[in-house]
Parts: sequence; structure tokens; C-alpha cells
Amino acid sequence: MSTRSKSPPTTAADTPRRAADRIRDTAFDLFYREGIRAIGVEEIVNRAGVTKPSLYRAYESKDELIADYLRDYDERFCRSFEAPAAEHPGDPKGQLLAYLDRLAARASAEGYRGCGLTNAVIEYPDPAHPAHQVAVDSKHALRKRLGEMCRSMGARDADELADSLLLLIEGSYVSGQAFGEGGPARALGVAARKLIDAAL
Amino acid sequence: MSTRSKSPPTTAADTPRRAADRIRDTAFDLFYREGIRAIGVEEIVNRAGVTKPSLYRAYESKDELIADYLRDYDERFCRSFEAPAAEHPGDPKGQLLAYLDRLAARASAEGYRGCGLTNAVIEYPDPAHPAHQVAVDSKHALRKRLGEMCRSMGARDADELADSLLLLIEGSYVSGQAFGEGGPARALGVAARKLIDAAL
DNA sequence: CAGAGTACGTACCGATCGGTAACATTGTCA
DNA sequence: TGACAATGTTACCGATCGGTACGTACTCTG
Repeated sequence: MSTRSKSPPTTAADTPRRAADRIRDTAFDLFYREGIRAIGVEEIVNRAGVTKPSLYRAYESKDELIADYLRDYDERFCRSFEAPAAEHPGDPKGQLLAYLDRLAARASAEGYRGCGLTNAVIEYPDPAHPAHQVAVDSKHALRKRLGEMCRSMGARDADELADSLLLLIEGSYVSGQAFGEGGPARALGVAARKLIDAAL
Repeated sequence: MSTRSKSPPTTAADTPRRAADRIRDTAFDLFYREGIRAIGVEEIVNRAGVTKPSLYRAYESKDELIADYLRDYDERFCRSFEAPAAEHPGDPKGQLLAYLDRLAARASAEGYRGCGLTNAVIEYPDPAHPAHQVAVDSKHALRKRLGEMCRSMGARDADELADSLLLLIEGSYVSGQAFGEGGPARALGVAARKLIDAAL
């Protein structure tokens, strides 16, 4: 992460930190929870307890900050997606289901805000916008990764199974936001298992 | 512009029309294609060839216009969702699959922009915002309707099947935007058929 | 201690946002 | 003809948008 500290001899690990770090963390939180277009740079710096020039010293534009937020989101997503690998070594089906089950729980709980990358694609439909590009790249990587997992679990039409699962996953992201607690994402686990088992 | 005077209830169904109607049509198009937050009232009236006061004579605020757009969208959606009923009378499964197949085709084509209601939920995560409310109400209605259809086709756990299908549908909406042509929505039809058949 | 460099804040910019007031113009119908 | 409703015209409002010129405080080094 960003603990390249060479100078903070103090125990700065709680609140103070560098301005750029506070901006990044605050932007991450606000962009994710409230939406990117809904949040102005002014609000970010206010909540971060810094000032605008500090933001523009670290990022050359708001779009750059947005792109950085999305790259950060993608990184965290990848970690959380691959995390179950350790618990289920050599068991791609188990790994995938572990992620899916945790997703189902989060997505059918109150206050869920879906996937920041998916949301970004919708907020920025213009393919030329950096936010759109970063988010779409991430989605392509996910699709590919899903295909590999399905292939390595010996599915008949691995790509088709992967796409079906991707639809269920993306569906969970967005319907979690529309339905809140007890939303349709509760069906994610069983549906995925049915599709996987039918393809093995 | 060029059309000489003759605005009464003549055959004018092309361009002139009432200002309020042009505003509504233009807003529909722009909100859907570009996103709601991305479009200002100025751009709407410019493209509609009218002026701002005309907009504010027809709608008391931009939020009102947004809500009206979403109600309009919901109306059209319901029509397109129920349309297959005529072609498949007394066959809920056939009706549902007919809608799904058409959705799969649209959602895996270039330039698809998903569901305006789903997009609105993401653009306006605040449950107090009218846009959020209209969109969420529509989604609840869809979930209910899906449940009825699954029940009337004799599914074992109709609500669970309905939720699974809803995940696939919403997944198609959003991933259509991220992947464009040849996206995962092409798997919608087969996945839905597998889940339905497994539940009958 | 001097000076350099880093890190940050104060105050401001022009543009655009959603929204409005006041008035002129038009076409329709009686 | 004359009244009315609908629309356009122009100019404006305060707030907020993304972005910046410039001054200041700290700290590290010599």
C-alpha cells in the first residue's frame, strides 16, 4: 500500500498522515458511497481536512483522481476475489463459490452500494472517459479470470458458464442497491451451483 | 424553424409539437444515452429547440423532470415486457423466454445503454431522491411480476427462480454496457432455460 | 544559523449549474 | 376584433463546478 514512510517518525497511522493519502482515502469512500458525479472536489478536500491545491498537487485533474480511485478499487477487488484461493487450494469451484457466498451476503444486506467499477461504467458511458476505460478493463479481466476458473474445473462450455456466472454476479451488484435487505442476491448461491453442476 | 404555421391538431407528428412534449422526448433521449447527472437543463432545452422557461412551465424542477422520465421509461418497459404475452397466450414460460431472448440480443449489441431505471438507482443512491424511489418501485414491481410468472408456470420454488432470473436480467443490463458486442448477455437465454427447467 | 526544498493554506478565477422575472410574440377560438 | 393561452426573448440570480496564482510555515541539510 502507501506506507512508503521514510520520514514520519511519529506514530502517524491513525488520522493525520499526508494530505495526498487522506484525499485518496476520502475520495474512495465518497465516490463509492455517494457516486462519482455527485461528489465535487470541494467536498472531498473538506471532508479530508485539506485544501484544494493539495488535491491538485497530487492529481492533475478530477478525472485523474477518479481513475486512481477505480484502479485502487480494482486492486482491492482482485484481492478479495482471489482471497478464497488460499482456503480452497486446487479447488476452483470451491474458490468461486466462496466468493459468491460472501457476495450474496453483502449484496442482500442493507446499505449495499454494489461494485464501484460497475457503477462507474454507468456513470460514465462515454468510452473515451478514463473512468469508463479503467472500469471496462477490469471487467474484461474478471470475465477472463472467470473463464479460466470454469475451464480448470472442467466445465463443458467454460466460456458460456463463465458468462452466465458473470451475469449473476453483476446482477447481484446492481440489484443489491435496488432491493436492500432480502434482495434477489440471496438466490445467487443456489443459482450458481445449479449452473455449475449442470456444466460439469 | 422551417415549417410554416400550422401547429393545431393537424398531421404534425414529426417535429414541431408542443414545447413540453419536445422537452420530454429530448430529455428521455439524453438522460438515457448520456446519463441523468451528465445532462443539464440547458442542454435539454437547446437540443429540444425551446427555452428554459418553457421547461419550468411544464416541470417545477429538474428532479420532477427526471421522475417523469423514469415513469415514462417504466411505462415503456412494462409494455415491452408484457408484449410477448399476445404471441404466447397462456404460456408464461414462452412469454418470459421471448422477452429474455430479445433482451439478450439487444444487450450484446454495440452501444447498448442498459436499463434506464437500473442506471438511475446507481446514479442516485440516496433513497430519499425521487429518481431513486421511482426506479426502485419499478424494480419491486418487476420482481413481483416475475414471481407471478414463475408461479404460474408451476415452478417448485417460484420466488427463488424469479430472483435468479432477475439477477440474470439485471446482469444483462449492466454487462451489456461494459462489454458491448459479444458480451456475456449472449449466455442469458441458455442460463435462464437451465434454471427454469431445473425448477419445473 | 542560513538557505533550500517541501508541504500546505488563502483567496481567487471563469464556467456552468438549476432556476426565475419581466415582457414580447404568436396562434386559436369566440 | 379581442381575449386568452402558449411560447419565445433576454437578462439575470446565487451556488457550485473544476482549477490555479501566490504566499507561508515547516524541516532537513550544511
